[in-house]
Amino acid sequence: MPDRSGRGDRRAVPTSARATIYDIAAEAGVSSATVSRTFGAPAKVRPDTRRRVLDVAARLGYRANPLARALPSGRTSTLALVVPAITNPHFFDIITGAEQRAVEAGFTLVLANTGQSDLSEAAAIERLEPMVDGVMLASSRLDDDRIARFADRTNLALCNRQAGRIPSVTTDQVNGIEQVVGHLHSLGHRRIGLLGGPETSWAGRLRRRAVVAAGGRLGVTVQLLGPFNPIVAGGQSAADAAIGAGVTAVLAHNDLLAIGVLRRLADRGVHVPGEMSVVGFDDIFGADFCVPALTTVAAPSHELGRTAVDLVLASVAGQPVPASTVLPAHLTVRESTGPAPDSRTAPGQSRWRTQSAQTLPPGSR
Amino acid sequence: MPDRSGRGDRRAVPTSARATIYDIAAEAGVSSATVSRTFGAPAKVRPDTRRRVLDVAARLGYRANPLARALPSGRTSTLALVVPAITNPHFFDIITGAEQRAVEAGFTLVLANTGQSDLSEAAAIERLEPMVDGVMLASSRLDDDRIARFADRTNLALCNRQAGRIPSVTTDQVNGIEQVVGHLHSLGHRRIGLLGGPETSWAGRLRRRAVVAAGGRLGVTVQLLGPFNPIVAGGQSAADAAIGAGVTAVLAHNDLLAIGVLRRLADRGVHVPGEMSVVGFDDIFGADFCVPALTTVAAPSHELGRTAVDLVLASVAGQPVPASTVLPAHLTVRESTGPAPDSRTAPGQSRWRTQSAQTLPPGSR
DNA sequence: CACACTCTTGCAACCGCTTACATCCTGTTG
DNA sequence: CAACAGGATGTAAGCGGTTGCAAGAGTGTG
Repeated sequence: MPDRSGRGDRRAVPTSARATIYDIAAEAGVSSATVSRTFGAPAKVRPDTRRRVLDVAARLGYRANPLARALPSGRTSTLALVVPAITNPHFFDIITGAEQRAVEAGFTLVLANTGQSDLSEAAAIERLEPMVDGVMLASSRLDDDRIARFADRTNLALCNRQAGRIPSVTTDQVNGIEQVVGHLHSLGHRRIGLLGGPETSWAGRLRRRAVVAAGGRLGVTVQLLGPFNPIVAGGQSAADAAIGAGVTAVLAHNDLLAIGVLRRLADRGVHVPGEMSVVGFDDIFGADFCVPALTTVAAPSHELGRTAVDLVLASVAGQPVPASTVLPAHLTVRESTGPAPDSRTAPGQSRWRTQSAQTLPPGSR
Repeated sequence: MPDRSGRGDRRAVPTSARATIYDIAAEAGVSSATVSRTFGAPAKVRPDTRRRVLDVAARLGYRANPLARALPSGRTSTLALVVPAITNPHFFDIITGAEQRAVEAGFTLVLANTGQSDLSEAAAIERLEPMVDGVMLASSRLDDDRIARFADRTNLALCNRQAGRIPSVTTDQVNGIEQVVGHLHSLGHRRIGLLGGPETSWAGRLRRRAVVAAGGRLGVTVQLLGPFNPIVAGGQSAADAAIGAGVTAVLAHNDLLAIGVLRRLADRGVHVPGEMSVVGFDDIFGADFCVPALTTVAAPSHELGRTAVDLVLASVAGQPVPASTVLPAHLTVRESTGPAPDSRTAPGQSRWRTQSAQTLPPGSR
């Protein structure tokens, strides 16, 4: 094996120096199969043999080659989590939830960030799929067909998204919307705006329908605005659109967008909630200490991550998997929502100090 | 092969249905070696044979099993990037830079988030190292010894960190600090505070020494404060500490912390930069549109990520690797730094509306 | 004491691909 | 036209594990 030794010389592949089950087998005076079983099925090895093997293994610093293990077994003990925006605290919570659960189950989680693009999402899945046992897709921007195609060649679970009969975990968007619209209605709002996120967002589409339906039932006019980039920076134009639309309250696609809206409204001297109420989605880290603190529909992000992993784990184990798990959403009312401007009993009584939009310094953005 | 077909029945491992080089070989009437060569070394295959193989491969939807490929070759074409805080925009930029470069080179990047803990960092490396060709460690919290140990069993590159002769890419912290201290000195500041990050931060230690040295040279007193959690929320106590220390300017461990300080100072009615100047590090996304816009030492984050990948790629290829690459830092002056309070020509001339710290409402934190 | 049965262990055939070496074929060259 | 160089293929031995099957060692039963 001239090649082998040749490779070992280069420090580029230090791996080749590592002990294998054969080294251990020779040292311990057993067969490689026994060594393998000592790790893979300890119950099948007599206790004292096991001890001896483990001792030798420890002495040699043996660590199984996951690749070699994966080849015959077809299982890599690795799961992939694909998210559109790694910096969004909502996804971050999903990530930590997923990671936690994966580690508990003895799996390694690999992360892929796709930056909202369906192309790079598909590419990421394509690239990762052959090397993992399953894939969790969070807020997938892919169409149902494409998802379905991926689903029948790997163990797939959806998070924040439903598609056909593919296992999924979502929050109850419709109910969340109903709570929001009810809340705003009871505060006297009759014209509200929905600041939409990416067109490819399943949750966005669902909410759009739900808000129109809920609005219709309660006699609240709904303006569909957007789409906006669901990040803080997207709040600039979203806020401007809201002001332009003449609504008294807005539902932002997510908290990041809502926070951006809050900032822009402050810059333009529009008081929240005095002149405009703002509602977000997700209840991300920071939603409670931005100014004003954000009223938002809390998503159990951590739980979403955990559950998504549970779903693919079940699928990996060949167990029956529920097609769709829906987690409850609940409205968390903070300071960014208040009575509609015109519903106040008397203007003078207003506790809000109202600035006109003209105070905005020319250079500020 | 009763086992094989048995596995195929369970949808849990749909992989087994995939075409292999043997299927293609049979279809195309060549040997499996030729098929392998068609993909791995096309030049060694006669053009028309190659065509035929490629056609069959396409027809069968062949996709190489990366695991099987990795086993004999010892190369997985995968790189791991380990970062302490995935949500920090600075790391996010490093991530995108690294990802870009990795994809260009035909590698897959897997991400691990370690949440500032050296234990979970070590665990992540341990877990990932056997399945990747190399590892990039960003802002590692590990001690030099541990890093060295990892380095001699895998291709390692450090980002934002130096340790022994291990390949690394960093920004010129010392020079950056000198620019900051010079800038503050010229604005009249004579007492400045350094709001430290994690004790395990290499950059933090380096900066501490640099700021003391630079301060000594220029006659600026330096107060070392901290450590603080280098996230926005950590700015609360950092700001309080700065106020307590009676300094007129602070250098925060990173922009996140600086932004938190800005918020807290605003809450406590301390005007920036009128009463306190604030400098951050990294120049993250958002540093330019927070209020006031943050003066910060810009790190070429994207470039750091790219370079780190370049380093391990060179190491993987067995090429000589420079031990240490230092990228220039430059001070970006925005609105959060200004003349020191006491250096003003006359109080009345001050354009700052100064509020006393006592306006802080009791419950606010 | 033979026989069946269980528990350990070893043998050897994969997993899907890479690659050194052997073989075959074709075109040159003397 | 034989000898030979060189390119295109095939053969087969791994890579480091897993696992079905069989053999051997004990143990309990009739």
